[in-house]
Amino acid sequence: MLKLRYKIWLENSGKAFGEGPCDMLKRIDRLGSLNKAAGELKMSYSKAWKLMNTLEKRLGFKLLKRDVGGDSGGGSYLTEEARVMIHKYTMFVQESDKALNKLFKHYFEE
Amino acid sequence: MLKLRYKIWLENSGKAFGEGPCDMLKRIDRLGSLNKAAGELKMSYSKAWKLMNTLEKRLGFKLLKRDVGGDSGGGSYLTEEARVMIHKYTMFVQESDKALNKLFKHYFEE
DNA sequence: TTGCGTTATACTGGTAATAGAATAACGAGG
DNA sequence: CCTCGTTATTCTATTACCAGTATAACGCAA
Repeated sequence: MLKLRYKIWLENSGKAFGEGPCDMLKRIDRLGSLNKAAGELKMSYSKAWKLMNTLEKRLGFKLLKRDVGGDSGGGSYLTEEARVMIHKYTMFVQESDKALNKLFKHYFEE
Repeated sequence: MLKLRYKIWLENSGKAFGEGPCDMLKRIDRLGSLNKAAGELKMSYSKAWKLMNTLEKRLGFKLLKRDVGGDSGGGSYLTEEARVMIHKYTMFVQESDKALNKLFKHYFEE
């Protein structure tokens, strides 16, 4: 059977935010570490690091507060702007999903 | 400034229909030739041919009526089902675009 | 029977994305 | 001053995808 598929993301000179980054940020928030978040997703640290850098550059603001060295080695934590972004994006995608599925049903399943 | 981007397509064991194929079909209809349509898009004939084959397999019905050989060499023409598909998809995407942009505006531009 | 423009199909080479390896730097604490 | 776990950064290999090339088949018309 034919299924609806879609991807929604935000751009500014390239991909600036989407589903994947959103998930990654939530994990960083929970674990307090970019390295550990990458591990959970079986993604290499360098890839995750590059991703975060690119997003911050494109969004124009910092997503992470990063601590290098120290007691625990360091860690990464969400900025307030990151939290706002996650919230907005989540709501937006949730409602978009509803709208698209309704339209899909109308055009292809009736 | 942050922009909304999205892709919408239909799947059945892989991509079955989307923006690109829809455009390709319209060109075939106008030109009466898969070869010429590929040429317009600067796409190799073999790529276009493979694309059409894959789509037909995944959709479960024929998009093209193909004539090999003969006076003009042959040609490709849309099936009735292809026309219906183009119409449905076009309407669907048009309305989806409206819905998504409205939501985007609400969440990111107000 | 030859020529032409199309569809049909296999094969091969290039390349762009990306994944990971390797290494440096950092800073608190023992 | 040494350790430890993190962030920071570069570099290379690979590999999956894709794109074109080449070739065959076809059928009408001259």
